[in-house]
Amino acid sequence: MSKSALHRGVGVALWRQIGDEIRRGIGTGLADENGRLPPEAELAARFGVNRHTVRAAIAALVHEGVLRSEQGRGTYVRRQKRLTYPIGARTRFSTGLEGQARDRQIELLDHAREPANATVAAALGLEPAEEVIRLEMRGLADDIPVSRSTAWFRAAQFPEIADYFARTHSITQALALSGIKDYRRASTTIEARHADDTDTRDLRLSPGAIVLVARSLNVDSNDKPIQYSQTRFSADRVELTVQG
Amino acid sequence: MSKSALHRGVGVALWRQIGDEIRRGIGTGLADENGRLPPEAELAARFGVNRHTVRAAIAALVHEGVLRSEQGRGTYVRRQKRLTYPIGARTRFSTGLEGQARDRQIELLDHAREPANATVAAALGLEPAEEVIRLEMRGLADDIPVSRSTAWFRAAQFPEIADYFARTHSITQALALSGIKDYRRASTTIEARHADDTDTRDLRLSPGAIVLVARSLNVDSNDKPIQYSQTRFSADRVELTVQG
DNA sequence: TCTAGTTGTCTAGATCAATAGACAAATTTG
DNA sequence: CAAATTTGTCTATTGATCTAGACAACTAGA
Repeated sequence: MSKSALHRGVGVALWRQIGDEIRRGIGTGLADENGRLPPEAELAARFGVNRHTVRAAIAALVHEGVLRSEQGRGTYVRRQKRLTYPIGARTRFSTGLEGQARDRQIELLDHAREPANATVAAALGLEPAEEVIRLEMRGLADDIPVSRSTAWFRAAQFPEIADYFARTHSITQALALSGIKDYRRASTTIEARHADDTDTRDLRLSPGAIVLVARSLNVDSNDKPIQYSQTRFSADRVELTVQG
Repeated sequence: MSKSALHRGVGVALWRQIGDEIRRGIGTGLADENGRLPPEAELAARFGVNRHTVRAAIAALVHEGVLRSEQGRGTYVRRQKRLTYPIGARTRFSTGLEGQARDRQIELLDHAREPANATVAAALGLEPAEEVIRLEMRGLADDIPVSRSTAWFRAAQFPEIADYFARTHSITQALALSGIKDYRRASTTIEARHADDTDTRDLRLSPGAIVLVARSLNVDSNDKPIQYSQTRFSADRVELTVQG
């Protein structure tokens, strides 16, 4: 059925070629109507390799979040549809994804207090090199990384923001603990580019994958900037919708 | 300078990634004005790998015919320009490439006497399953494979064609020994496709390379078909020109 | 001729890739 | 419950890939 054969000895591992073939085959009849793949033994026979080699390919796709294996049952395509991430003045990460994933969470990877660079200072309306708090976060849906974001806050105004976020795992609640009752998204710009090394690591992407980059500014009820952030999404797993 | 970094642990060997990078870098300033590449040690430092890994990449490109290494001097880009192969009523492989390569030759890889398939029988105007002589040949220019061709002749008319060709390494002379004083190319069709496994082996191509396929019919001075052949060229090394 | 620079060859060890086989663990079906 | 199916884990072996270091062979230039 598949025209392309595997190439040995050309510097591309068989498990990688098989993984690419499976990823391509999803949507073109490789999986059945329930999203179930043929058993490993059958795939191994079809590709003419050992079952362990197929398992290596599947393991890579499971790690990427494309497949899900269940012992005794089979291997399934994980999510046919992308997450739809709404972008609007009053949307929050926590509320926007309701119903699209069973389990959602934001991890705090790192945080620091440091002088603002030119871009951040301009966005937040700070003096040059005024101190900011920087948070490095990662969003997961059903344990698959979907976003990787960096957020900056004016240090003088939000000295405890990192602690608050670590405690609540929510920007909205961390801001509330800092005395911000309400805020809105003033602007968002969106671009797309190839994943760099940081992206492939943090979002578990393959080299060559595409990421969406959203830069947004949140302001308080007096339109004063309080948060500037840059978020990278896996374009395979997420689509953005801008709300009027 | 180079934006793309190497990716480890993704199922693509480093030597392969480096080889692709070098092939791409040719023409964009990687080689100097004499076509000389930076020394292996410098490339190794630039890519952040061991010198042996760079050597593996270069060895693959030398085998492909893209590069040429000279001990003590350096590594050079082999041929910036493609061979131009003329296609016309009276052109011969031996005469067409004059001056474009120092050394030209045609190897006889295999030959057989067998019943003609439908395509060959139709082209040569034979009875169904009439016997033909099939020759498998490879053309080299400066020791780089540039073409791989299969030719069919009516066995009853040219029983000794394989011997004659093996002796003379020339279709024109083999036909002359068979009593054909003159012949011309009646028609040629050209198509392009991706290299299959046979092509990558015989023409020393990378998987994914492109081949040009030319099918042509030679007829004698009475317009009677005498030879049908199919030739595959490496699209990286050859271009075809059709002469009015 | 001597020296510096460059490619070629060899040895050795560490890790990755692929094969092979056996059996455990979980699920579904009869 | 029993059997069949399927994924998970383990051991072992072979070859490919990558690193490291040393030195030979060849070329070009001082």
